[in-house]
Amino acid sequence: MDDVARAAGVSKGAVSKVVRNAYGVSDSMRERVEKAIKDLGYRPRIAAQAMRGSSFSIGLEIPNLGNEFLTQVMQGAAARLVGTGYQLLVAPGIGEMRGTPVLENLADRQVDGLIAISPEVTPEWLEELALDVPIVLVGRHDESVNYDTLTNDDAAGTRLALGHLRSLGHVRIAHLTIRTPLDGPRSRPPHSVRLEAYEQVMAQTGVEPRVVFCDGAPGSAYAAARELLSRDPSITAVFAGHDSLAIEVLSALATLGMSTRDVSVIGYDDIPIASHPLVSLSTVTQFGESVGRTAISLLMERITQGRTHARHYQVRPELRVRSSTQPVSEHRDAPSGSAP
Amino acid sequence: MDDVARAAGVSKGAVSKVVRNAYGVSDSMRERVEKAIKDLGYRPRIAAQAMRGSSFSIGLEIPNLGNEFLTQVMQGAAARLVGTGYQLLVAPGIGEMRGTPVLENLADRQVDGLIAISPEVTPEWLEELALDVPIVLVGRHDESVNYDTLTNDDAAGTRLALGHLRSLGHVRIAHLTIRTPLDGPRSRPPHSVRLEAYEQVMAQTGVEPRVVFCDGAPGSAYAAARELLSRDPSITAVFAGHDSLAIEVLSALATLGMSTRDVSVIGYDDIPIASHPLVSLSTVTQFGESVGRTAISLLMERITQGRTHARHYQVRPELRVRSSTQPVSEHRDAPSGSAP
DNA sequence: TTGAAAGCGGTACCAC
DNA sequence: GTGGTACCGCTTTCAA
Repeated sequence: MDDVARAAGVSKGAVSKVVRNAYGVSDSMRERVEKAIKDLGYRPRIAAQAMRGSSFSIGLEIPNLGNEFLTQVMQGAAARLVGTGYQLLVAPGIGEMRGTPVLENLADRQVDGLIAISPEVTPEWLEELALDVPIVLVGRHDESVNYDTLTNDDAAGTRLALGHLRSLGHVRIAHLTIRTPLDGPRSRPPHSVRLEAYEQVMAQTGVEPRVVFCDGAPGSAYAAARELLSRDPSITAVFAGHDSLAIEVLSALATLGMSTRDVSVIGYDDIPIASHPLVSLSTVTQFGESVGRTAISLLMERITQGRTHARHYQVRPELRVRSSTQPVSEHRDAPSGSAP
Repeated sequence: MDDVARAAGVSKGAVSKVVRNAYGVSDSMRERVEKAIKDLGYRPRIAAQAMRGSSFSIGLEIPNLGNEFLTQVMQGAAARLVGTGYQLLVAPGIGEMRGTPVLENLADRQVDGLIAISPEVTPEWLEELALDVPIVLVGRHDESVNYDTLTNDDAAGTRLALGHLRSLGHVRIAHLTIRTPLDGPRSRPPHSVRLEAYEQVMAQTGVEPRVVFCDGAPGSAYAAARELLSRDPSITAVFAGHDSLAIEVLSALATLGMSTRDVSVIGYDDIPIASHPLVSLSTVTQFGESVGRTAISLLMERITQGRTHARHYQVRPELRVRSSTQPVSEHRDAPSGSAP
């Protein structure tokens, strides 16, 4: 920057102003400085900028790169940031490096805003961190005061999925889900909300709920589904906690020589492959790209407009009916009359 | 840091040494300082560190988040970095913000190393940037001098795929690929190499090559495949430039009321969904996770061991046979005798 | 409007 | 081994 100042015959401060096109620079000076910048190929060091002001970066902590729903969120966030001058910095969590340390790491880099997706970080810790940097938490229904939350109405989505199955005559519907950490009354993980809504619906129909847990690792849903399907043939439909699990249920069906004509499957998220004709997975969409975009917008409200009160934004999910959900087949247990 | 120094009754410099566990600190001092750090919850600012030394970050520029092969590369890179103290910072390209500006952006953030995947950045520009920061370019076969390249043997992979199809009796094999920018003799994009290898194989068999281009956007391969399949029924197999394209070919087949018993399909990359029983896509794997891991290793050689000469690392691809490739069916044109 | 100078939070070299 | 101090490259008063 000194070089530029010397070349343009002005002071460092002036160059700084031109770079940030701040107030109080004459046209003639701006012109000279810009020429010098171009001639010398000068680029400001963001590290140095960050020490005094902004780093013009938004951190996105993502617990699992393999999750295609999260990929959609990333894409939405990246798209929303185009033209704002901010750069999206994605920090993937992996192994022991996930949740807290990753967010801390991003905060140490002086990002101007943080999108957290990790289910494994406590609300208390997040409140603390949110004192330093604007945060929006995606997915979990927290009653936060210092950070924003961005969720979808998981209970409504679940009712959409189950209502659809019931309209096809399904009664004995199993729920395949993952265990979620940190479940509390004021901090509810999405899968916990879905599970509860499932149990409520089943209670209303007077049918015993059938819940199967897996750990979410690749193959774990497959194994759980195989066990469920072979052990409990009265099940006519499976509501999977999200699409990746549902996809593995489809695998299990296929390798058991069955199809969705035998057992219907519905997922959650509407990941891209769900709409492929060979998969054709019915699901509930929560508009991942739009979630990513909204997350950035919420952050920007705090960064540029200085909002400080928490917002809790909720997306309305929608049903996507495809061919993995079919009317309950004739030879199965008939639906037990009309349910209340 | 001043606060820590005061609390521990030592100098700033001492604290700095403890933080980086550098040479020349007595145990008693280290103990006091560490206690003070813990008590005050001190965390060093990476921006400040970056100004004098290292930012302990590796930048990964990725042109397309939707590409699952690249997702695997990301995962491998993230996994390799666990425990090294370096953080992976992924900068996704999108819209006009891709290639050059994204890499520049990362470089401005003083990353210690850069993984570039973008096909759209010129070798000359990369050579220039590589003077400032260690770079490994993934995918493209550049004859670089300042940066490393990490590729797979695309010609061999193509021969694997085509050899497999020919062994099943296929002769009229089409190639669906994407147009690649910046094709030059000393900077060959993977798809250009695959295309050339395809043409060579076809020339050897004396069959007219049938190449179809699409732009790689979602749905473009589907449209191209539909057109190809309906216009040219003599085609018995399609070699797709990568798995995402192949998946769309499968879509096209399905919506045309056909299956892989009619037309075989083979892809490249072995993305996760390829092994799903409902998809079961034959393909060529280039071990994406391992590519990511190796990219980091190459970078680390430069960062910690100071290597300066370029390395050009090549992965040996392998065939993955699944059910999307079938023997050419009876009622189709019979294979024209034994090929040389 | 412009320039000079004081930091920001670290690192590294230097005497002690 | 330890503490003092001069930077790093930028932003931001504050005078001129």
